[in-house]
Amino acid sequence: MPDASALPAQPAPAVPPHVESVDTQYLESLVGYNARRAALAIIAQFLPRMAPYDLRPVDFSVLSLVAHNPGITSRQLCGTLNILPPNLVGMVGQLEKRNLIERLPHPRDRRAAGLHLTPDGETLVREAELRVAALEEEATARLTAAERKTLMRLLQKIYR
Amino acid sequence: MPDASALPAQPAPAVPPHVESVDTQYLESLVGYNARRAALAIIAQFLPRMAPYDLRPVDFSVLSLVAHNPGITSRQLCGTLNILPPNLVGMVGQLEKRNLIERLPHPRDRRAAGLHLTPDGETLVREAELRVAALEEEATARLTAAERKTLMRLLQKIYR
DNA sequence: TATTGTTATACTCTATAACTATA
DNA sequence: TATAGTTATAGAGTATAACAATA
Repeated sequence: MPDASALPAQPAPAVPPHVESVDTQYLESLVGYNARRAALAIIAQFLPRMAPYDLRPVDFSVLSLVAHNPGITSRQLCGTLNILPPNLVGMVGQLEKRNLIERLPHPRDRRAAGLHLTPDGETLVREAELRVAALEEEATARLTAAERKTLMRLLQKIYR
Repeated sequence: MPDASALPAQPAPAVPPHVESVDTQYLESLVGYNARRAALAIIAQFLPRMAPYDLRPVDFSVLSLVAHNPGITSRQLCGTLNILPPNLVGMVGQLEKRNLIERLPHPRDRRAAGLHLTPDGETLVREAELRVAALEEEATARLTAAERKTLMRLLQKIYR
């Protein structure tokens, strides 16, 4: 009986192989990879659409939270959006300079300030949220309404 | 008949309101917000788990693509992972220094180099992919297998 | 003339340490 | 003693311009 292990191994190719089309099957089997790619795809659509308002995703989130939570503090914004306090200071400062939000004294804690939209801020948030609704529609155009709802439910099962 | 418009408006509260618990309903109705939060949650679990291997998410993606596509070029990696060429140079250089990948001449294009795993790289990718499988399991623990599959299908409908 | 890979560099994002005023 | 907000600063991530070698 011939000893297979004594046979010469398949000779290494003299020429190293090259890749015709990249196989991404493995990465695309990972939830983390897919979530990140989808998030970046939506942000890429967000940026040009919201550029006329000079709002980055984080600015929009902050303004929107202030709109729906009048009197929210910087600390609460940080906790909700997972932003570190030193990194929020500049954002709030800029939004205040642009006359979109104002700081009022906190009724219970003199260390804190409650954030509120100005009339200009109200107007801008209203327009921005309309644009975002259109963007969401476009970004999820290949999903049915039911799929869109399912998608958000499943994503929230991961991070909430 | 009394003229309602002549009545004094509801007086503005003397004390500005404060927020007991933050209302995030609106943001959580946006696919972009949910996808980003889920992606960041998974990355936060990735970092400590892969720290022993000194691999960031992007390093893992690069190594994994080289593993499954022997001979892939830097240009192909950039296109697949949406990385700009100048930002890939350092990563590939580091992985080569760590003796995880090597560059072989490309059989068809003398400008390019084909990337291949070294034996050390093969070993590390095998272990890293096992860890990532465990991480995926943990991160999606509240999803059924069917939900996990659905989630990835829906995410791919957004970015592919 | 276009593309691969590279260098240099600027800009943005994220993180840590330390301080003040108030709780 | 702990917390809200702030300053300064370091590090990581992302972007553009320009170049050499090859297609």
